[in-house]
Amino acid sequence: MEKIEIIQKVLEKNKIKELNPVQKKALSLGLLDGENLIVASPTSSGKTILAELAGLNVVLNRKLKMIYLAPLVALAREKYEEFKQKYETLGIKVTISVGNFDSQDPFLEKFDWICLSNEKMDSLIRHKAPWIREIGLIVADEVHILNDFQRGPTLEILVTLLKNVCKKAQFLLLSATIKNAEVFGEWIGARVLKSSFRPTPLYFGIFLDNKIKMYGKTDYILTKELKPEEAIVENTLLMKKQIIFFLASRKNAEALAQRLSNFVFHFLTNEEIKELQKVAKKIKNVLSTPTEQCKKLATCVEKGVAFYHSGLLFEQRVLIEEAYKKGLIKVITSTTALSFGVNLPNFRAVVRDVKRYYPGFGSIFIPVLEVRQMFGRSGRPKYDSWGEGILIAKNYTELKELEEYYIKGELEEIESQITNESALRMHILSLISNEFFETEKDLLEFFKETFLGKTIKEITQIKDNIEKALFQLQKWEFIELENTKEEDNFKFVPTTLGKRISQLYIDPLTAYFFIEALKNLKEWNFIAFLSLLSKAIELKPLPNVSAKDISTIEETILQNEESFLLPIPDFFDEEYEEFLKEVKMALIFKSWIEEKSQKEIMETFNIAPGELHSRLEISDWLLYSIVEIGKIISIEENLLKEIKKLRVRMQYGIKEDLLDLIKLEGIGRVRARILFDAGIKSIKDLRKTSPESLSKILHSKTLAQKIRQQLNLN
DNA sequence: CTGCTCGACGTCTAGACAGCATGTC
DNA sequence: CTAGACGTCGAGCAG
Repeated sequence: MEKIEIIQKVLEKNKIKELNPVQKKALSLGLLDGENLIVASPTSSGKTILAELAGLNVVLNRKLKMIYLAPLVALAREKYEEFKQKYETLGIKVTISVGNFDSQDPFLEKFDWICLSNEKMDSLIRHKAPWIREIGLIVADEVHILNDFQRGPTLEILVTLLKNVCKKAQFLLLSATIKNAEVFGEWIGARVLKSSFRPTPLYFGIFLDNKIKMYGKTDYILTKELKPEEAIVENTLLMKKQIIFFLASRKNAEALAQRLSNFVFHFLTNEEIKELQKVAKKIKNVLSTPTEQCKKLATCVEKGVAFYHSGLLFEQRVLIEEAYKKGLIKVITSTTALSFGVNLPNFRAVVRDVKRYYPGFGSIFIPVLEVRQMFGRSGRPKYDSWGEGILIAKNYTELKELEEYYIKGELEEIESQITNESALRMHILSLISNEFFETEKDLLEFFKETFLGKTIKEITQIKDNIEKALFQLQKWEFIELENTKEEDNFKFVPTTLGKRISQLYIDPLTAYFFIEALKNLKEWNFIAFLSLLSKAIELKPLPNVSAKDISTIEETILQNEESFLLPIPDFFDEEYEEFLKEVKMALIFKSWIEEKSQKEIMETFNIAPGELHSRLEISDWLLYSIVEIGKIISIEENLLKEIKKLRVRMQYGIKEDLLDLIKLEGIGRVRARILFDAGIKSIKDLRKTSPESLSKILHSKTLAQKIRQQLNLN
């Protein structure tokens, strides 16, 4: 297909008349001629269209695949839906594969456009997916995530690796506005397109006293008597707009939401109040017994305000997003949870807390990049003719400071985080396991090809870290040094264990803990085992231990002293504090599998529902990994069975006696307990129960019918 | 005596990726 | 080594 036809198709599918300046520039830089490109421009500057243009080109003209990589599952999903809806009619086969989604890997072979999370692609490489050779275009979105301490290294290694593996592939890196885009260009041999183009302009402002000083626009004068947040909200609502506040902690977000809700309330119409009450009810009843947090959120939502952070349950997040998009919820107070993730259209964003606590550093200014990112989503092309990002100053000195740093200041450079110890040992194990590299020299060569390699002068700077990782991996027996025939030539080979751990995608240190502990595992003890589980790096940071927890925890430690699977740190040791947290987490898990309600767990341990949920999800994967490791180091069969049983109990939050009933579709922790209490204790008992009494117990005919169908009783 | 405000003091601190095999209330 | 907002609780004060 001719270039002009491709462009026309894309314009048509996006219902636009012509390309914007960024897109035109990308074409002139050779987007459709297979040129590698790094595009650094603001959110909503139409970068997705670039992926579509190049994607059509590569599929139609070169008969190769496009992979679209995103740092977030939600983002990958969003693009998948978008691509599918637009291009499936053209015969392009679009799919997605992220984590627990339904596509199987060999199955991806048949698809043209594949949306993936960075980590999923990384894992596919580890599993040596054969279709990787068919990739003609690699689109990596939000590549500024390279700067992220925890998740940046994955992307960096991934891109470096893809560069080696997919020699014939075109690279298209998409990023927010960044200072050192040129280095990216140098890194992958790409042309650089930097632009500040936005379809709707974004204005910055700083609040002080009763005024919002705007830059490039007339100032706003606000009501004097009100507190800053209230004054800004009033001004926004009078303009019939919505607003998002960004705060440093969950607590702050919740506190502000509560305060503002009593203010926003007065601006609502009767119609809105009615609708909001419906939403609030849904939010409150996500769990069978609402926790305090659920109630708090519902009360705020009734009054047109919502707080938003990772402690919320997934359904609640979705409900808030929907209600905000409909214009029902007027104000959201959020942690950074919202600055990534879904695209929530918005008019005005206020970053109230520009300082944040970093352990070991205290409270420090957050990066300019991050503030701009939070501002970035403001100004919806279809609804607003501009967007606003606002900071709050307490006095004139602070105003000047904020202005200097965030408004006029330059963005930070993106820095490689690849030297991160945990990331390094994980990726080095992976590289060796896949036999990409055999010697330390090879490995160092590879690291020269990374983004880091392009930014530092001497690779020796990270040589120590690499050597340390290699040393640890050897010590833990995940890799071995093998002497080849030729003299002076040693190569690293993975052990069976090492290979499996790399595939399981867990931190080698976690795996090491597990292995050492499994060796000591003789008798089954829940607290001991669950404390071990909580030692996993993947579950960190763990919820804090508060004063009221201490006595329970210490009692637990005392009672199980003999049973712990790894040495208990000395009381005066630094690690002791961490150990307390691990035991606390174990106690939380134990409450869960003893069928305590989420409300009760939250009240006893002060842990948000969403937090428990995400820990359980990770634990499921860790428990699977423990079983897999256990198989390799051949631990006793009955212990393996206990772990498997625990995994199911953790999944559903049930006591052991419900393990049988839970196997049925439509039966969870609550219904299984209802049946059990009614005297139906097993599937065998179920067979003997009449359909009438079954439907009576479960208060549902259809459910009883569904269960009987599964037992072939009809 | 009650109810309110103010301030000292103690407490607490963001986010969310992956394996694998099937389905909650 | 570093901060700062929130919540609780008690003191002080007005009515």
